[in-house]
Amino acid sequence: MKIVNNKLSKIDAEKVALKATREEFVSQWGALGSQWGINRTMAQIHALLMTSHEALTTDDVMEELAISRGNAHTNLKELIAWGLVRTVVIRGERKEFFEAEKDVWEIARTVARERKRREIEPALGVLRECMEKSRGWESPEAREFYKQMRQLEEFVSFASKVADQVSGMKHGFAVQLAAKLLG
Amino acid sequence: MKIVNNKLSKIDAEKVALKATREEFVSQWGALGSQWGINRTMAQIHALLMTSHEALTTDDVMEELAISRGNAHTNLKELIAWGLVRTVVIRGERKEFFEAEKDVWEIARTVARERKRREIEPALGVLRECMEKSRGWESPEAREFYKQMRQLEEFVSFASKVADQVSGMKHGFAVQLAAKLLG
DNA sequence: TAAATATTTCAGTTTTTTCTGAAAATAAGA
DNA sequence: TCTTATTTTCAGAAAAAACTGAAATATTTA
Repeated sequence: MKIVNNKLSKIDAEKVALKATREEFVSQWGALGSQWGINRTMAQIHALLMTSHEALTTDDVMEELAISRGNAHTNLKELIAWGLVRTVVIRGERKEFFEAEKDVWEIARTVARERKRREIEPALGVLRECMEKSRGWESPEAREFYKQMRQLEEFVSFASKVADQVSGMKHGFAVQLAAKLLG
Repeated sequence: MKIVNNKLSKIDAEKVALKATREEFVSQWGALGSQWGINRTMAQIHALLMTSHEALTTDDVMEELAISRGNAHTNLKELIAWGLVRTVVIRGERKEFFEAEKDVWEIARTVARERKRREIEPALGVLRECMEKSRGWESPEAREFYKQMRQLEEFVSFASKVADQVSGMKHGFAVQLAAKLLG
């Protein structure tokens, strides 16, 4: 990198700093992800794509994160299954390119929808099954058990409806809601 | 179990069925827990205590779940650290007894508070650090990066405030909110 | 204070999850 | 069609997480 004048050198320094900061973000986001039950590599790839100004190939991801093809492939497909990443066709290119949704509200809606499907609905299933089985039992212990299942069901059911609302909400309405909730 | 008459036999059958259903709940809740990043045993102990009409000792937990003392101990303490379980003193007893919070709204408030502390705040830290570092950078790529960090920060910050609201909300107000949100 | 009981810790083991790398399958170009 | 590029799969390896069991520590009772 040749320092031609102050301006150029400043831009170069910025590029270096950006690269470092972005790498830091990717790495930290991965660590956070694993803290809340998401595969570290998947979180890292997501962070990488969210902060990329262009779509990346599997090989790009392999190189940037220093991971194997199998790992990159599996986690890219998993991100697609979540709906957080999509493939784009680039004319004249044979390889697949991947890009992440960058709009934060869209990401939130997607996560709400998927977590509902993957976490809330199975829980509701379990609770409803237990409720049905214990409905009408007469001993005090059994009635207490039923009551607890019903209360949990009510709450999880509420959470499910909230997830529906959120995932069906347009950005503008979300801002309104936020104001109502926090103002 | 002696069948004295229909009524007694019905009660006995109920007890057997309750035991089975409760075991099913505990086991399924454990599986769900590990699905969303919570230690399976911790979720099982929580389920066990939530559906117990009396406080249990470490030995009770060990026996019910067929796990080691170390495992039972560690996860009971972890549940206490979360604020989902507390110890109770039983007069004339030397052992520690554990009981879970059963009120679903209290549980929700606790989980909101802890998840904020464990998941949201660290994320905010990372995002704010990246924002600060990239504030004022001039290249288009750097400005895009800053913008993305700022948008993520805004959203996570919003989530943080929601968590505060929820964890500070009394049950009655939660019902009101639910009506407003869903009605 | 000593004995009995209960809690805590932790080194080593087991289980689960994640990852690699290469082979198999698929798709595109010549 | 045959060749080459790309994607997908998956058996085995590596890493991470969870668990055991027993020793160390702490607490209570006699």
